[in-house]
Amino acid sequence: MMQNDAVLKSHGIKPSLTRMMILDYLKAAKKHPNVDEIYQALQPKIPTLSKTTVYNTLHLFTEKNVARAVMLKDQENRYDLASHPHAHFQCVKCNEVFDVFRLPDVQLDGVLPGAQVQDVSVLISGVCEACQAKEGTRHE
Amino acid sequence: MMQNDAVLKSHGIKPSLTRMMILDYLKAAKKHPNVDEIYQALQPKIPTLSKTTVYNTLHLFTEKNVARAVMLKDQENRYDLASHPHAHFQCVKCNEVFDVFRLPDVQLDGVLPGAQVQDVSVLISGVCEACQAKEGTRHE
DNA sequence: TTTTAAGTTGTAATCATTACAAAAATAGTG
DNA sequence: CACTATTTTTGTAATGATTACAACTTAAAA
Ligand SMILES: [Mn+2]
Ligand SMILES: [Mn+2]
Ligand SMILES: [Zn+2]
Ligand SMILES: [Zn+2]
Repeated sequence: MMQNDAVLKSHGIKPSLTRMMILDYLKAAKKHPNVDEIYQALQPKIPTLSKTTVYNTLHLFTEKNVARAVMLKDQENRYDLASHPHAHFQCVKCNEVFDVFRLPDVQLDGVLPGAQVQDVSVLISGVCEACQAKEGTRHE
Repeated sequence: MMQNDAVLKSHGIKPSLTRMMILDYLKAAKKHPNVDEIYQALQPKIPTLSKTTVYNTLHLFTEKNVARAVMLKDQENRYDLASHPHAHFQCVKCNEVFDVFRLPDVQLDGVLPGAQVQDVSVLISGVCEACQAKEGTRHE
């Protein structure tokens, strides 16, 4: 796998230590961390870390297509590596977010004549398997 | 077309004057107003209107499936009638939001085994026709 | 070194949303 | 009608994520 500094350089980002560690965290995180989670996780390792830097870095990553903001019903932004585009499923009961790698087939032909499509984001909501099980037992 | 009070009653909402006027505004608005736009528009007609009431009403509408929150890259919620489900296109240049009524065909079969899908929201981003024209002339 | 730019930090401000309790309006009961 | 309970609306204060901004630090350039 490509090293973090190479990833950043290939996107035109100077690979500072802080930026590489944030990229590292995004790679390792299974979930979709918000700014505060990233800050809390890295602050012990980078004692001088500022939350503003986390914001700055994520804005930079998003602009340079290293990461992307995942928009959910939460009021805070969550982040995701931009490497493999995919959809998201959010459970309305437990609020957990699942990646949907088997991308739904979105047919865009003629959907908006004249528009130049850059990106399609799909958010599916419903009840996850675990929460259905809980609901099921409760009423039997 | 169904009257506002009938619409609200059919969704289990008591049709107060304020609620009907907010529903009215949502019906008339071509765009996707945020809370403040709704408040500013109705405050002259309802001098005692409180922004909290707008929030309360939109929450109620959303819960009872009269309206739905449209999640965009903006940091504020925008609202939409829930009557005809559709996708949205937001221009990255001018930020304008367009309805996409010719729904993209989203194939969900086997996308998340076990999950019970309730809703799919699709947000397309790109450059609208008007902004492409502007860009084109600028560089010729 | 000296100078310039890039990266990082801390604090204050902004702004949408929520919490909450009081006030007003409405509905129900006798 | 009078009385009470419930619903609806209001105003203000708190919350919390994000941004603005200027200072500080580090790295690069000259
Ligand atoms: Mn994801
Ligand atoms: Mn719409
Ligand atoms: Zn769940
Ligand atoms: Zn545009």
